[in-house]
Order: sequence, then structure tokens, then C-alpha cells
Amino acid sequence: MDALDARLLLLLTDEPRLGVLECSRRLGVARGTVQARMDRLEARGVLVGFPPALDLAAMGYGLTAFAVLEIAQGKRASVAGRLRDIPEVCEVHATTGEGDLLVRMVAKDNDDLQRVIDQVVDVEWVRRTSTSIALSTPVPPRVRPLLERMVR
Amino acid sequence: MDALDARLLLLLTDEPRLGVLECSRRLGVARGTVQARMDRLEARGVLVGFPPALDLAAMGYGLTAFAVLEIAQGKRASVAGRLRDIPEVCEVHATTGEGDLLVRMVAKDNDDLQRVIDQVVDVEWVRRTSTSIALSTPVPPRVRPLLERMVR
DNA sequence: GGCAAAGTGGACAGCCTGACCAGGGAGGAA
DNA sequence: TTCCTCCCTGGTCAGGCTGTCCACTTTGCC
Repeated sequence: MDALDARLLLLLTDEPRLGVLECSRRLGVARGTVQARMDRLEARGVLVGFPPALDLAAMGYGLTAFAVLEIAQGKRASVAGRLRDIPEVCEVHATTGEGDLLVRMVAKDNDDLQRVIDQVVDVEWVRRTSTSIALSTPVPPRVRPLLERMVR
Repeated sequence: MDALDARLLLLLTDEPRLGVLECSRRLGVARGTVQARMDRLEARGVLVGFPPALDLAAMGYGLTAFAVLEIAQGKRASVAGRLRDIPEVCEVHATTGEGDLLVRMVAKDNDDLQRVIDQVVDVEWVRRTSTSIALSTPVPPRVRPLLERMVR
């Protein structure tokens, strides 16, 4: 991961549709270099792919909520498995600290959210839960600043 | 967003590098149809683009942590702005409930994490903080189940 | 000095894209 | 029913890009 790698990833972050040729032009290097860099980044597992970015809000899922779950001893995997079966559950992390599981979920409206939350808290072995609704997202998911620092 | 849209997005989720032509073959429709669908999805804001997916762990940022911040009255925007200036802060949500801000951050190792957390909690107007380290991610960020349901 | 890794510039065939067009089928409105 | 609109179909076209070679030069390190 040198500066050129970072510049390449930055470029692709800003304009993902760019082809290898165009990237090489922008970066001022030969096309083969860009191809080789991308191959290496992918081989190293840094560049995973180019998945479509979907706006859940535009799809009707305008509400996002977080839940912190406390789980009965030794039942974390079991609970995680159940959560995985709920489509609206978009992300689950096992954490240290006060809770055991941090869950991110989405819903279409308040009623829908109620339904989803009920499903989550009704999962067996869930002891205690604390739910928050996301009102806004001051910093949307991003990697850019980390890449920018590497360019130097 | 009918079943065809969902099938298209599902296909692209699984194999993002697929071109329009190949998609049309897989879905059994004309190429023009796929092109039109993608144009519409993009116009509606559902399909935002195809940003590169980067594995932060593979880039050296193997640690992820979450912090819940309580903010002094009316200072949420101010704090959010400061958080935005910290490269390791990858996501911030304003939430209801016990905390005011939910922060996701990454770091290279424990020392680095310490440094990042210090930066976060030292932001002016942050009253109280509660930090958790992500031990594992039983459910990585996903949208697939939601799409699958739409296919029916 | 000398080797290995990486970058350069050029070439090739093959395939895909974006744009366009005429025609047909489904569904709503008058 | 008939008309009209929207959408899908299947076709064509030129242009551009990809993947893959190649030989040669530069860089960095033992």
C-alpha cells in the first residue's frame, strides 16, 4: 500500500465507473501498472470488489435503528444465527462492554420498525435490550480520509 | 422496484463486474431492458453507484470500535463536525435514546485505538462516553435478504 | 556488479457499451 | 372498442476498452 495504491483507490472511490485505461491516464502511469496494482490489491484482499451501492431510504426503508443486546451466557452464536434470519437486520457486531451484540436494522415506517424490533427482542436468550433510532447520519460510512492520509 | 429490478440488483450484488449484456442473458431479457432498468434505478437514487469495497482489516486497520457519546445540549452539530475531521472515524449517527451520537471508528492496533478514542472523547462538548470494541461481526453489512424478499 | 521486481510503450483480437430504430404487446382512459 | 402511452424486444452501428502478449528500461537490494 504505497501512495500510488492509495491514489488509485481514491480515484476509484470518487469515480467507480472509471476503466483501467482512464485510471492510468489520470494517474499518469502506464495502463499495465494500474492493472498490476489492482490485481495485487485484489490478491491481498484489500480491494474486495465493486458491489452496487444501494440507498435503502430510496428503496422505502427510510428508518434505521440500533439495538444493543445483552445475551445469556454462551448463547451469543445462537442469537446471532437467529438475527441473521431477519431480513431487516443489516449488520451485527459482537462487542465488549455493556452490551454483547450491536444490531443495525432498517424498516419502512414506524409500524414496520415496531415489528422488526419485536422480532429482534423476542429472539431466545436475549436478556436485555436497548434500542435507538437513527435521526440523521452526520458522517456516512466512509474510508476516504484514511486513503487521503496514505497519499502523502 | 418490481421483481425484475430486485433480481437485477441481486445479480449485481453477487457478481458486480457483470456487464449489461451478461446481465440481460442471465435474466432472460433484452439488453435494452437491463440498461433502462439500471438507468431508472440510478435516476430514482436507489442504485448509487459501484464504489470499490475495501477491506480495512487487510489495509492494516484490524480493530473496529463503537462509541456512544452524550453531548451537551445543542452542540450535536458542532461535535459531529469535529468527529468528521478524525480520519479513523468511519461513521457517525445521531440517535434517540441513551446516547446522542453513535460513532464507528477503526484503528491499527491497541495503541492506535487508544489514540483514536482519546481524540474522540476529547472533542469539546462531549459529556459522557461509552466505548466498545468489536470482537467479531456475525452479520456483515448486507442488503441481500431485503432484495431476496422482493423477488417473490 | 548483477538479479529480481516493477514500470513503460506498443500491439492485437475480441467483446462490450452507448445510441439508435421500428415493431409489438399490455394496460389505462375516453 | 379504440386510442395512447409505456415498456420490452431484437437488430444495427461505430467507437472504445479489456485481456494478453511482448521487449526494453528503471529501480532497489543482496
